[in-house]
Amino acid sequence: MAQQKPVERHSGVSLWRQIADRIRVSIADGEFRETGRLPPAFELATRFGVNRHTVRAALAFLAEEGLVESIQGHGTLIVGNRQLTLPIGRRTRFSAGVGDQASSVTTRLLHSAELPAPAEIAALLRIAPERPVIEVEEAGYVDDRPVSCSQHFFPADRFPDIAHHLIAIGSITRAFAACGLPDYLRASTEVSARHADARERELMKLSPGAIVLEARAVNTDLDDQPVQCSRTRFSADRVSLRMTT
Amino acid sequence: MAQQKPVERHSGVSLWRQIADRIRVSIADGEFRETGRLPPAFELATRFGVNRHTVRAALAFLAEEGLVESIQGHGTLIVGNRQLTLPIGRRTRFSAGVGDQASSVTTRLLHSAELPAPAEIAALLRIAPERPVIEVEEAGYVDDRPVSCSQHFFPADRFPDIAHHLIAIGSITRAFAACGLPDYLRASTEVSARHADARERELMKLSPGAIVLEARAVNTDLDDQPVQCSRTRFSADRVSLRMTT
DNA sequence: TTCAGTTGTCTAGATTAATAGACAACTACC
DNA sequence: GGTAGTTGTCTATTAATCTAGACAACTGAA
Repeated sequence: MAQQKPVERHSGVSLWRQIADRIRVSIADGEFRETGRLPPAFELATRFGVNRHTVRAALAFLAEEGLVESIQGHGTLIVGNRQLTLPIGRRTRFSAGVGDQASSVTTRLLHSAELPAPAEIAALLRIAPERPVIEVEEAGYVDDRPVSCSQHFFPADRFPDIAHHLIAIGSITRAFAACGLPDYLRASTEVSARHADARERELMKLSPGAIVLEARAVNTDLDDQPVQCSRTRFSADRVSLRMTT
Repeated sequence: MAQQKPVERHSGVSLWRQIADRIRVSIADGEFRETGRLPPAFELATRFGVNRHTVRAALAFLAEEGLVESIQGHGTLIVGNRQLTLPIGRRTRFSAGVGDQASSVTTRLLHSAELPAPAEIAALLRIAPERPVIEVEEAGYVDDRPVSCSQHFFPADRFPDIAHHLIAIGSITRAFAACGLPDYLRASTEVSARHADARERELMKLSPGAIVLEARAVNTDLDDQPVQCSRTRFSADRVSLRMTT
């Protein structure tokens, strides 16, 4: 942080919003780790070159997000944080990847359905268009904070029961195992970034204007046959991706 | 686009700004490819549920960016676009990766210097802290549109003259070759996303609030010895990254 | 030429965001 | 108990954003 970057006026983004965003990344960078709390509001106001009330609006917004908590007479405490790094390589697995960065890693199945494959999905899975695919939507949580939401497609001809296994077991890796596929590999991952849409914001409890990292991946079996393609959106505030080639 | 997603009020982001952002992604998605121009302003206004003047502010902003051009009495034409996909794998090269997606791919060297390695850089390059490194900053252009800016670090002990070669030749791959390194591999790439800072916006002509994809990479020689680490920021509107593992 | 369709400009008013200052309320520490 | 340091609340004012309506200016086609 510090006063070297003043806020931008007339940019279409309100000052309190810019300030909230910058404080959020400062917290993620560990800038206030020593004290565990933010500098007083009037000091932040002079740093950013705005009025104390404007800073207060930013802090109220961050408090709404659950990132900080203001206590009258005392200060503003940092209560939530954590930036995760998720490794992506040949053997990418969501829960294993987070590893020791967190104490609990869970996924929640939101929805599943069987439908004829859209052209794009069929091409990625290398099946004929309109052949049935199983679509599964799930959300990922780390220490009970939502960090991702994803959409998976499996060829229904090969894994007709994978949705039932997923519901029962909860893990894609183990659902594959239950379908007779003990191992699989990540063939490709395409990453882009954009603003979160309304549904993503709802699922991951993001604020308007938040950024998501979108990873489109294809997994194959050991014979290089596609077994799954998926589209996972990560909250960019909470996750970065590390590719190992 | 379409009216199913109304704009959000009191989100800290002005309505014209939200509308500009959404029209920008609609254009990138090819939504108006048939006509080559946007619907009339009053129609956009009803779609988004705002006043025509608000839409006009959004269009003026996009025109400032060079993405559209309004012609009185005629309509609003889409004049600039293109979303590139840059492959990232063992043999990632900037100019080769863009390949046939564009007719011209160039880089411009902005700055170079020799300095003692900061701790983080030294660790990535596996050299002793404070040993000299060559820092090079450059910008990447595709069809004369800026799409990236990057910072590269090379161990000065091994490649003392790489900056001179880079100035003379312009290509990192060929500068390495001139330093006696005919081939090198991408060891790791870490990708994150955030809002562009002031300098990135200036270099890539981005609007305030634009998103950048940041890729931190390490390249090694064939003996797995690091030869370069770099930090490249791509305009997320213009580039997506495709990892092949 | 006419006219429907579109963008450009102007004025006015309502709503929201930001500034300014004063003071109350609370905490921690002496 | 007192006090320095901090957040909470209130009022008032100014600036920016959004809405509303009217009409001018221009384009392309009938």
